[in-house]
Amino acid sequence: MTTQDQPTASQTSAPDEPVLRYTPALAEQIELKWQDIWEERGTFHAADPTGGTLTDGNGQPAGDRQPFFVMDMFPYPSGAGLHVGHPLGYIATDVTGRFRRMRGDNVLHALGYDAFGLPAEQYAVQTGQHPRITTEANIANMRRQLRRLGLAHDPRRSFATTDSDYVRWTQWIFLQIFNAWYDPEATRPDGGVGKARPISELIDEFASGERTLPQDVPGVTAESQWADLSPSTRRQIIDSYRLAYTSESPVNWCPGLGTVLANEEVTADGKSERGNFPVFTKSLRQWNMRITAYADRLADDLDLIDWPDKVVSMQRHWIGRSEGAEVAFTIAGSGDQLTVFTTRPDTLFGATFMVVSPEHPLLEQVPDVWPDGTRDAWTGGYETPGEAVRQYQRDAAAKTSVERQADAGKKTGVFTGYLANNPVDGRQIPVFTADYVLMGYGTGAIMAVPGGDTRDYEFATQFELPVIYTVAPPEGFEGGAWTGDGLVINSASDTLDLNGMDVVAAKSAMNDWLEEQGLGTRTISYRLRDWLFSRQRYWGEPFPIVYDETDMPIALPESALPVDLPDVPDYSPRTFEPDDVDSAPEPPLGRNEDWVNVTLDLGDGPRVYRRDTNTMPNWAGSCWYYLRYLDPKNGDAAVSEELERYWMGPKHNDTAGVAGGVDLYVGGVEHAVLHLLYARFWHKVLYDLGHVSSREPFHKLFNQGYIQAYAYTDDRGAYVPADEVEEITAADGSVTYVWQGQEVNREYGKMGKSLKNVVTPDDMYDSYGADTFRLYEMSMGPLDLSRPWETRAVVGSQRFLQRLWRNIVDETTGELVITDEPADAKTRKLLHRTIADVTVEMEAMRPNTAIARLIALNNHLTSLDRVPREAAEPLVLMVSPFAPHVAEELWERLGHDGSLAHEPFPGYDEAELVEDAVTCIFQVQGKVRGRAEVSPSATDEELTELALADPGVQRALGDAPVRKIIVRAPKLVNVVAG
RNA sequence: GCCCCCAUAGCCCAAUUGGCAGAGGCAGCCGACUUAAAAUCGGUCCAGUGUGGGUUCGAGUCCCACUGGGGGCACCA
Repeated sequence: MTTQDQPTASQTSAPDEPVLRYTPALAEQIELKWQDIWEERGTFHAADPTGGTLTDGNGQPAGDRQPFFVMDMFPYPSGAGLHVGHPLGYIATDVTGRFRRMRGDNVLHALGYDAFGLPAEQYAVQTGQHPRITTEANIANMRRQLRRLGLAHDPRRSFATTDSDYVRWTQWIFLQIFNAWYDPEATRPDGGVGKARPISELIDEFASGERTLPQDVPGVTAESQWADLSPSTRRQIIDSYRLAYTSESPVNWCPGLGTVLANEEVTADGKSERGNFPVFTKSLRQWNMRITAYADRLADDLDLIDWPDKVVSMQRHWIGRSEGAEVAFTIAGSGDQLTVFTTRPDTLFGATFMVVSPEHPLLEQVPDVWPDGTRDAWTGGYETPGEAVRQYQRDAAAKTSVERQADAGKKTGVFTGYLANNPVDGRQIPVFTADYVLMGYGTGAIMAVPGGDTRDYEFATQFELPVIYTVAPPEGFEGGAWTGDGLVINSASDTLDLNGMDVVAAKSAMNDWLEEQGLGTRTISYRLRDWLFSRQRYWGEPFPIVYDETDMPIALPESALPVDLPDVPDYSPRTFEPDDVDSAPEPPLGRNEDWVNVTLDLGDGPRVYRRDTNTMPNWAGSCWYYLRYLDPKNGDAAVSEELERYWMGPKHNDTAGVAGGVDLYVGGVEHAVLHLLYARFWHKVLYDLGHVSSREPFHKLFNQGYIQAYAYTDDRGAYVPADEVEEITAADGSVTYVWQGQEVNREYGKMGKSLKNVVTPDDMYDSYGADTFRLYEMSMGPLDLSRPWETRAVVGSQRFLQRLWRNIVDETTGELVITDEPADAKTRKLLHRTIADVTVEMEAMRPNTAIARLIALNNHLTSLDRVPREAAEPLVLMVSPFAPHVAEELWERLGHDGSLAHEPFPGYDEAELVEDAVTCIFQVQGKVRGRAEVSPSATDEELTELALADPGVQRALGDAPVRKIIVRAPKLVNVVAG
């Protein structure tokens, strides 16, 4: 560590250097000085509106300034520390926040820590320390690294998800969700239909008879009255409605991590997103969140927010809403119904067989013998349908996700022995079971139309099943399934004729017919599944839930919160061989019997209960942390309703819109369907229950790109230190990379210890200072683009700040070298032009182009004998969001008291933007042939005359007649020859 | 396999949305300062926009096809 008294003897400072040259050592002095001042003065304290408890640095409430809430995605306090890529987003939000503050907004910017979860726990396990100790040490280190960056955060609003006081409210929100149900008919304040309601209202409705009891719970009949039901049957009914519920169902079990995972945490190839371990399907009793109840709103409300198209489309895709119909087929013989979901009811006449998933309830019983007409290919070589189906079910169940992935596309299956009647024409068709049909989607059963669906076509080919086309393929069609548009064919019966219609019309006509006949209904299906919410790990929030002898969950009262993590003999998860299918989860919290068994008085006297030993996934803490920034110390509520409305409510400022939410949320795209979907879901539950006024948590989302880096390998493939590699340009322009005399290969990718290419913010502070580092990151390119880090290019940003410094301060004496004389006309015009351009670029979050303008202005000022104050002061103010420390220092030296953080951003005079003369270009056939300086107000006629008289134009025109003249005054005239 | 994004100078990137391809930075080269070097300052070189078509008076910008790179989804009926 360096201190202010002993500035880093930097490699660039020489003994005879002027004392006040803007060197890394001076930069560090300035930076540490202003960081202390900001902290002492509370410069970035965000004020509550009048009536709140938090004031600004002067002890004042917000007044009539517009609230602006800017936020970064919650960081994990990683044990590895930061590299230069991590702060990119933090600098971007800081720049935006500082800019908005200068534009007069009441800016709230804070940073907390997402400290629960697998990474923190794994780091603790590796180092053999309790996760709380390592987590707190990591947070302290990260705070230090970030403080040195000079971020304008309100430190009073920082916290970690692991703080007991925060855990308490995470658990409180869980209880809100647990104690709520989704009423699809209720009207919301925003006018929409469907909302979460307190579970007590459901009980009231059952008790009063207003709502009929569900019949699918054992012990409940059509005649049952609520009052007559046993307490445990009532609880069973109620529990089946809760938004947080336990269920025994197939889940993603990851032995390598020792925990179950949500669908969103499993990659397409059946591995855990974290750790890349195999994931198996296993039926276990687990907590779920009924996010599917919100599928429509999560999809629809994407229209209300300002997010990158990419993320919107990823969320839409993940929710996977598809409109279609459920159609009932009749099983021949028994007369039972087999309902399928289809998005193409128009192709019903082309259904030549059906497929049910191997887990489908229809298969609990199958016919004893193969029916007449059974082909050999269908039976799998078995004597009876029963044998064939059982064996197929066993094979399918034994498949891991990885194997399923590897087999995707291959069609396997077997005939079930059932025949069904196609409802449109009564034709008998065979029912197969095959694992390409998934139990979890639609009804777990499909009608197969090989003429119109590629998967069905493949299956039909393999099992010798007939193909009927119901949409006329185009000419030159080469066989297979035709999935495109066209006119309907082969689709008529006595009561229905779709022939000749297009697909859209046929769908609609078929749906109408099905509904008239009572054979089907229009339906919407979703890809989204409920959110698996429990983890068998130590480092997470315990569930505020206990169990009695019925094994049904009981919510702890709010007064029992927080439920803190107990000490356990060993907090490492019980993990297994990654491919150990037969293993089962073993939560570490179960290792503390004294904690698990607890005596409580929950209303009927002290009794012994068992605590839930699962913990919440780390997404829980990040689902609502933005709310806590608004009201970090509130002991009575997660967030006060007034503060939420002030900072996040609908139309809380000019850009908030009807949905409200955080004004700017910056983070990586990797959370597109995890954190961002879960947080939206929780927020909507809180909205329904009246705790928040905004419909969406994040109004504007911005995904910053990644800073990547080159890495170098020698001929054995081993990585060599990237900072020791030299780039050699040969005479022919070819480039080679050399390390210790040997040629090495260059790769491009992440920054990481194992790649030996890490550059840290600390390195940058030492060699250049925080301001230069910030400026460089912001000038590298557009914020949303990934790009390579290049340490040797950082010097460009340093030169800019040095020139700026020298334009204002004498390096030797420290005296001001500016003049109070007015600026010359050219300088003034450039200044106003720069202010205008920078304002536009800043508003559009294009720091790279804003900085380019600032450099251009500064370069111009460098060419003057003395820089006029008139230009120096606005320049310093404009630079301040990027390089706040040196800007503050210059501002002070320019004679101002106090921080420039709250100074108004410079304004410009429209009159100064008008140019005296512009260059008009003269084209012939679109090619430039001449030009002239003209007045900006020149008329079309004047310009035409000038153009036609131009020698270049005349030469290009030759003898050709002029057909047409296009004038875009005052910049362009294009003469078109005939 | 399907969908989305990107491609401009040796490198990172601009280009008022269809109107002179260059704002800024890095690197290179030349010069000034210096005993010398670094730093600094001044100057300068560098592409016709991945490829092929099309629309237009005019295309980096719009349309089509392709190539390369990045990302998402992947038996979702």
